[in-house]
Amino acid sequence: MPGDRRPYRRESEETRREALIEAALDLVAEGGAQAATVRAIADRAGVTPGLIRHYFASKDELTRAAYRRLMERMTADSGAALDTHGAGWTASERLAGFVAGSLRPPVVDPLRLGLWAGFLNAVRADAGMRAIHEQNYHAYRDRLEGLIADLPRWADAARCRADAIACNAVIDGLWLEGSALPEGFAPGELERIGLHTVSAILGLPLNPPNLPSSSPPPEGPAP
Amino acid sequence: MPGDRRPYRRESEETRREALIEAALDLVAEGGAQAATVRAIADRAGVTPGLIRHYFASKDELTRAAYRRLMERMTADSGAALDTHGAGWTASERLAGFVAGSLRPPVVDPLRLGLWAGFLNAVRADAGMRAIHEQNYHAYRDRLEGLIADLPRWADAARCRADAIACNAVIDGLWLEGSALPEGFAPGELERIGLHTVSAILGLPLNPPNLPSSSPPPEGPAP
DNA sequence: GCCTTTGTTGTACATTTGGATAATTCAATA
DNA sequence: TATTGAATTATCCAAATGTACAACAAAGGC
Repeated sequence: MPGDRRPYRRESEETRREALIEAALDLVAEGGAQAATVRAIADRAGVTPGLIRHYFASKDELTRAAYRRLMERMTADSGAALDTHGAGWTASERLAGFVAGSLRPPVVDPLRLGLWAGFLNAVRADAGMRAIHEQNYHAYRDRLEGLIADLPRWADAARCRADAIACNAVIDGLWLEGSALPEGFAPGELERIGLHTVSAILGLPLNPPNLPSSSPPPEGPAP
Repeated sequence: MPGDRRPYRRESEETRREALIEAALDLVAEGGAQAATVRAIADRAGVTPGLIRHYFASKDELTRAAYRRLMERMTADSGAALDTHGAGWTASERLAGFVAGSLRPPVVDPLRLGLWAGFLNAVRADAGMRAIHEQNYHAYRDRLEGLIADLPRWADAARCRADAIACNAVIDGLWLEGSALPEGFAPGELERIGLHTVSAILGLPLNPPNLPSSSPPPEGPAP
């Protein structure tokens, strides 16, 4: 039956690269690094294997692109609320928003954890992967340190750095916990624990900002 | 050259299983799950591939045995100081010893992290692996919760459980940080941050017990 | 000292799988 | 309509996978 040829469909380079990267990420998340074969990636992306090498010099290059995408997404998702609503927030609210954003979906997600674990060995083995990792990891921590430095309290640079390390560790730990045992925490519990603990580290009360979606403004009665 | 046959060496079942499990763990730690092939494991253990199936019904069973070993070791290593010197310690010292033990080598170790990541997907996919995981994970957290419940403070069971979850998360996070970036922390820094943060969560000062190896008794001047 | 038992070796098997690539087909654009 | 390059198909070749099995070597009972 030679008639079942895949319908020829022409797409932009942007779309194809996007689809391939997304397919690779999905597969690593679900089945680890060994699940992301060129055949599986092409299949998931809705193309044929040959096309991968048309857009990426090798499979390793696709892997690196996928990892870069993952890391960028982690930082971006954590600060998403800040970027959209944080203009008028106080420094304390901005930090709280960043912490809370790091501790709820989509950042906290079992698939993200699998993804992260699936890439871990490749990051250790491949120098290019390591470079991508370092760069994006520091971008996250620097952003956190900047938010801490803006707080209305007296603290020198060394203290800010130490606090950022501790807070980062707490956030990472809660992220790990929440992602590994999603049913182990009530909705919002992770964020509460995170904010409480960060408050304790900094010696400063930290209240989450009111998000438009989570709590409506008080002028209207509940329907 | 037919003379290079491996010298026949007969060992106890205990020794062989041990060697095979250890080899499997080493390989997963270094190169991820896909590096632990039957040939590589046999090679590392100093035997020939055929022997694996003499001691384990399948490769999966060896994998499960290796994962069980890893999990048991994590809890045991964390509480090693307690088990040897903790007899006369106060409840606060025992908790501090457990926290500190979880945040230094050999528990904190890049290879352990790689090991943990290498097993993550298998744990998600295989029901047997999942059972092993649950069992040992709860053993760790229950031990932590027990140490917290013994503290000289008033706290109901719910509070103890919540505190144990938060402390566990902090410990896991610092473990992750310290294992992923071993050069990012000064010696002992991780334990200090952990004790400080756990103290903040519990609202209780926590001092590390004097270990015979870490700080000598005060009767002798420093050489 | 033979003989059964069992740990151990070496190898072969059957299959799957890996990434890569050559040749071909098809749609869009000029 | 001619040209171009994205996309498909089929295949290559090698390497590696878990498993099975027959030959081999040492204990230990008798």
